[in-house]
Amino acid sequence: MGKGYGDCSLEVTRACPIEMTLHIIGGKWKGIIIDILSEKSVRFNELKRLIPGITQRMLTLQLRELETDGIVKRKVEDTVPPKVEYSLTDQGENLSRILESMRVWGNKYYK
Amino acid sequence: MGKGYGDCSLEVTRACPIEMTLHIIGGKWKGIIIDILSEKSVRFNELKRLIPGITQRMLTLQLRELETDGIVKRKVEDTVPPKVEYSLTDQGENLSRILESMRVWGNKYYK
DNA sequence: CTGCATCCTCGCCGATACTG
DNA sequence: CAGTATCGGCGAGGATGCAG
Repeated sequence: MGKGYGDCSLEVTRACPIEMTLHIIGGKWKGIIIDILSEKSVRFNELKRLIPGITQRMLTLQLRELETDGIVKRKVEDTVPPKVEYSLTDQGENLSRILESMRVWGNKYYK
Repeated sequence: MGKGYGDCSLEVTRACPIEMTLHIIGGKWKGIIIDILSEKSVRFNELKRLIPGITQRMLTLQLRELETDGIVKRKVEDTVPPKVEYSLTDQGENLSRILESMRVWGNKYYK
């Protein structure tokens, strides 16, 4: 008895944890976002500065998805100007270790 | 002195091993393909049978990409009818361990 | 500073038919 | 059995502008 893909029947993508995990970190900018947040909490604009090339729109969208998936926490200080700090949840921390192993693999892969 | 995303300058996607690894396993069917091949070598049609919903076109394309990226080996027996066996390279085997950790994480995540 | 609303492009992927 | 060829939809993501 293996992992039973035959049992996934119809919706393979939904049914299998691997596909689900891939979907969660699969967004174009999610890898780098999680990786940065694994080091420290970061504010929105600082995050934008740390990720050259990302647009405000995409940063917002990807953060919202990560928040919905329970990977990222959002802490709002209701001041003027507003101040929003993003950080990883516990699940996000665990996920970041997988990304770390991907970095190790990628570095070896690239010789 | 962290991991230095600030040093990625222009093309973040190309420069960072995490993004590269994500790109390699990011195809819609690559996760399940690698996962199946981590158990045993499989022929083309058997693979197609094991992945409900995939088309011949996509199976071919994804296998070609995985082959190009050095994840999958292709062994052709030049007989009639033809017989093609797919298996993982050593790099593919290492990569499959990361997928395994993603399965573990995904299962916990889903409770 | 931190967002949301629109519009538009581009390439991944699906459906289908054909081949050695 | 193991592919290739062609057509087309659809959605992720980019550019830009406005708002609290």
